[in-house]
Amino acid sequence: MIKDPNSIGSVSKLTDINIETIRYYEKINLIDKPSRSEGGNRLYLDEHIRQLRFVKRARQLGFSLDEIRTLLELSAGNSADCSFAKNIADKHLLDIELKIIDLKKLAKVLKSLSTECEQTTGTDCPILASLNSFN
Amino acid sequence: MIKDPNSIGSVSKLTDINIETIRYYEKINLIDKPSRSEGGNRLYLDEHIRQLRFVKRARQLGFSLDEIRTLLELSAGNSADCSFAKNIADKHLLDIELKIIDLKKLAKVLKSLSTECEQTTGTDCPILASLNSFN
DNA sequence: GCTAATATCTGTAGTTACTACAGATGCAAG
DNA sequence: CTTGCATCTGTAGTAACTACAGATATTAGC
Repeated sequence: MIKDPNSIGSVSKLTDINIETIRYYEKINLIDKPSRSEGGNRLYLDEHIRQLRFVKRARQLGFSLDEIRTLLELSAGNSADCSFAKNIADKHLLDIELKIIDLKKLAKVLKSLSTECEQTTGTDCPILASLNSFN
Repeated sequence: MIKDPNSIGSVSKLTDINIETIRYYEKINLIDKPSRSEGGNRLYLDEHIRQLRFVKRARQLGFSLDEIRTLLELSAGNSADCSFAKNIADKHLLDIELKIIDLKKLAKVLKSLSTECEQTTGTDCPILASLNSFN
């Protein structure tokens, strides 16, 4: 059961990324194309694994694949200046902060509707009523 | 320039929902099918407009189209009991609250990386370094 | 009534980030 | 050398739309 450490299966385990997802990342040119065995199976090197881990961590931070593509390019270059990366991160941070504000508003409305619901004994559901009203 | 008040265009303006979106909602059986003119153009009644406004408001509250389908059915029925609607709303609320927690964590990490970036004079970008690290 | 302009029609493809097959090979262990 | 797991390619599905293209319908103005 000792497996080639460079097969897609072992890379999948090492990076905890789905095999299909790894192939997908290759297809959209997010990561470098690996070489192939005689039979056509993919053979991965350490650099591929680094790239995949990079992608995974960036995804966990909520970056889009397009943003990650740029970040990966930056990480391959040797520029010490990180203003590009910072720009991407700051824009992403702003998005997230806006989304938080938005979700908090939603939560507030939903919570109050839910509470109203509990206190209602009448014939109208406050939730449905609210959805039918023009606020 | 006086338009038929029931054409899809005027309904689109009344509800502030895209024409394509209205047709899409019909296609997935979210709203009732309107009748047609002799030539085949859609003709909407007040009930359709109510449904569309209902959908819009529910979308603004973040409900999925599947959830909205159920809520719409509930709103069409005459049940005074709103426990079904409350259930859907509560589940949705929980989702939102979890998402907020998640996003706050992300924002925290991103903010600290961005700050690190500003204070860095060295050769390594803290953002790229972090994306390349395990943990 | 006729024409030109605008509105609407259907159907398909694109978006994001994957996941889930099917059917055909590759490869490794015994 | 066979058996069985691993991998291959290619396509379709997910959510909630949006954006066409090319064909008709309708309306406004004359």
